[in-house]
Amino acid sequence: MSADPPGLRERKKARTRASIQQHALRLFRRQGFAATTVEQVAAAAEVSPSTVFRYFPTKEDLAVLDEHLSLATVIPPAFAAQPPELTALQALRATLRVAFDALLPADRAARMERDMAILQVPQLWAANARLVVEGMDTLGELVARRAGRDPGDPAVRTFTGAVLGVSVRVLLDAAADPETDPLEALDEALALLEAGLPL
Amino acid sequence: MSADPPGLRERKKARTRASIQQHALRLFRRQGFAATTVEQVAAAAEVSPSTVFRYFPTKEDLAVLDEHLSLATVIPPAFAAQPPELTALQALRATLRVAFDALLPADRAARMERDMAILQVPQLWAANARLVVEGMDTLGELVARRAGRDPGDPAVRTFTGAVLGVSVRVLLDAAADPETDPLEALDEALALLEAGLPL
Amino acid sequence: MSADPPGLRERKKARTRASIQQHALRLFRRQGFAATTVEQVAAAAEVSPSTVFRYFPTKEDLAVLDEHLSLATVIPPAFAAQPPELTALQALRATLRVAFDALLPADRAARMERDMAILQVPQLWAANARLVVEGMDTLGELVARRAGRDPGDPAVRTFTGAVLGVSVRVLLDAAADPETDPLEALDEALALLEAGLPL
Amino acid sequence: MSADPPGLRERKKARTRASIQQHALRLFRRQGFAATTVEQVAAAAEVSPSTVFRYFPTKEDLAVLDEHLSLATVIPPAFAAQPPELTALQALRATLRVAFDALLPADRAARMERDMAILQVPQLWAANARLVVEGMDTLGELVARRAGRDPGDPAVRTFTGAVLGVSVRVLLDAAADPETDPLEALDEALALLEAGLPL
DNA sequence: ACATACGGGACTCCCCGTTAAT
DNA sequence: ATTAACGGGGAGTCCCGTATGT
Repeated sequence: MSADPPGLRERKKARTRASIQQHALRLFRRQGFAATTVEQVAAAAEVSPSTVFRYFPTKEDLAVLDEHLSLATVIPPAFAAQPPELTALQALRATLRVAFDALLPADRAARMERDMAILQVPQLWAANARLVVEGMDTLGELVARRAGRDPGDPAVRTFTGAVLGVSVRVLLDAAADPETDPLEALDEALALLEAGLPL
Repeated sequence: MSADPPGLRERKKARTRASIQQHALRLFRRQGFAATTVEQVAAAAEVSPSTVFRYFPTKEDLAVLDEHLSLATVIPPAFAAQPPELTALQALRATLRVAFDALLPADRAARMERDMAILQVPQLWAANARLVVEGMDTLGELVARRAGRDPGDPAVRTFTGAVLGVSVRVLLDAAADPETDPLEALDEALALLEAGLPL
Repeated sequence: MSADPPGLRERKKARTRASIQQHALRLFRRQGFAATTVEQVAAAAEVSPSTVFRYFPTKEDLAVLDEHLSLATVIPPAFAAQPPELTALQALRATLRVAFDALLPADRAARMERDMAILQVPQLWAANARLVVEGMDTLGELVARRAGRDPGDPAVRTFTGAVLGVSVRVLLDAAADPETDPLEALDEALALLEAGLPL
Repeated sequence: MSADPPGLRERKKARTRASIQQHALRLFRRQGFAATTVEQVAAAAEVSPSTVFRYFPTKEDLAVLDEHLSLATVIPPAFAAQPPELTALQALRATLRVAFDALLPADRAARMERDMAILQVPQLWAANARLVVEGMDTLGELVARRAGRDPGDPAVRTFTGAVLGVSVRVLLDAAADPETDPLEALDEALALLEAGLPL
């Protein structure tokens, strides 16, 4: 746990890795996943194809957001800290506000950019399926603990499914219309969920 | 172009096609998409690889549920026929009951089997992304018309996103636990949505 | 054994194969074996690298002269047909004259060209080691039978070793000096062997 | 630059170098050249791969017998010292006896072991091609000077070619049959050469 | 002196489009 | 008209050899 001086070399590796992934996602979004070759990604990142494979075992892994964890470390405590009189959806909305405010604006933009790239290319969903499921499970556990329910309770599982579905829908819509603030739109959508989708 | 007697030859082609797809989905679920070769699918279906490609232009197309349309032709009129005093979610629940009851039990099982195969292999989601989006859009239009809203209205889009997310979640859970009746679980989940996800 | 019309396709394959090999040997001789990439060979032969590997499993196999057999089918009967009063070396010299006269001049030049390419690149010797050993063994058996000796007899093995060593030496020298007639030089060298290498 | 006390450090380096090469040749003979990785050689010699490359610039160099020179320094004077009434082959046979007797038995066995390893793996011939050619040229010059001929004289070149071919053949045979004394077999073979390969 | 990152080439496997032969 | 052979090309693995730390 002595991460103090990450070592000059480690930093270079991290930068190389991030660079490769950025170029990859940019190309994937522009040309599509299948139409992009690893060679192109390598050329764009100014490394050799070997190096790409050294950092990402398969082409699909170029689209896996392993550092997504940063959010995963912020959300649980923030959610648990919400006052108990809030409903689960209210607590979640408050948590999201806190979590995103905690991110530096630069990070926030970069993350959004990256997530959008993946959301818009169906081929890349599969690569992150595990992460999404884990995220849902984590959320499910938080909600279950808060409500004194079992994580397998249909109400809990419906909750997480609905939240995920709504999030995807809203973020995709926001990506299509650059004037929308994704965060705000998501908050509004969760409010609608709370109201029982009145239509 | 008369659809009445589909012709002996047409039927055989349809059967071959269905057989290939069934074997493909079975293998995909068992071994994964990437780990399954077209040659294996051909061998399992007892045809030549060339034939597989004659029925399905690409390997991915083996996972595309084009006939899913059958449901698409049943749902819209059934939904439109629901009494106006029902909420959108109530109408949807009623519609689903009607639509599935209209299917022959054999068809119902086969379809469920097939859909599950795809749902459980993330790699195959992408292949059906277009279908899902179209399905959501269709549902959105139906709901919008019923409620006198615009299809782009946030409430409508949140509705379809939530319904899809909940459906996926419930069906995956049902697949893991064979004792669950997927239809009943879905109905229950939609009821929870209607109640505003009380937790 | 119905090789009459070898089929249009077979011929094309044979031509492709020969073309690839010719280009490969040319490049090997010009740039060396290691310095030549399969990609270059493919480009020179105007096919894709995949195709090169389809015809030749490994890069080394590009240098294996499998059709060398043609000579192998001519020499044994010709050698056996030599009058018994000749010594083994005399019989061999006569056989070589007959065998090479039987080749079309064009074939002869092409073969010589090809063999020289290999002889001049040490890296390629290994690829043909098996062929050479088999050739020596065949010659040894012919000589042994003719002389009523065992193929394992030291005299027989010394004979084949000397003939091979002398052949390589002479052909390499002939390659360096284009004015020399390789056949004639070889004949002269074998005569010297017969004379006990008088020096 | 005094060769007297080679220095403790020098000796250790020499031992490391020899150890690496021995392990390499052993592995090459057992598994083949291509199938043996530098990593395996390093592991066998209990050093790191980096160290292997510090002693031997390329993998092929592991098979180059640079110290073979020791023989090269012994043979020329011994050959020149043979009485002039001997034929070249007689002089050579006498020289070989002297040269090998001059080697310590331990060295002799080690050298034989090493040479055999190379002789039995065609892939390694190429690595030593230069040495062999140089050896032949040296022998050719010695013979030419002795006989008052030109080194390019066909008789001289045939001589060296035959001697090399016979040597290779005999040593390979001897390697296959451990009961044979390679030296004796070689002497016998050279005698047969002198007799004009009577068969 | 060892470890590590990197470039790059050989090689295999497979998808899939084209072409030809039955 | 179906099937099979052929071909292109990209993914991915392995390893050599170099260059850079440490």
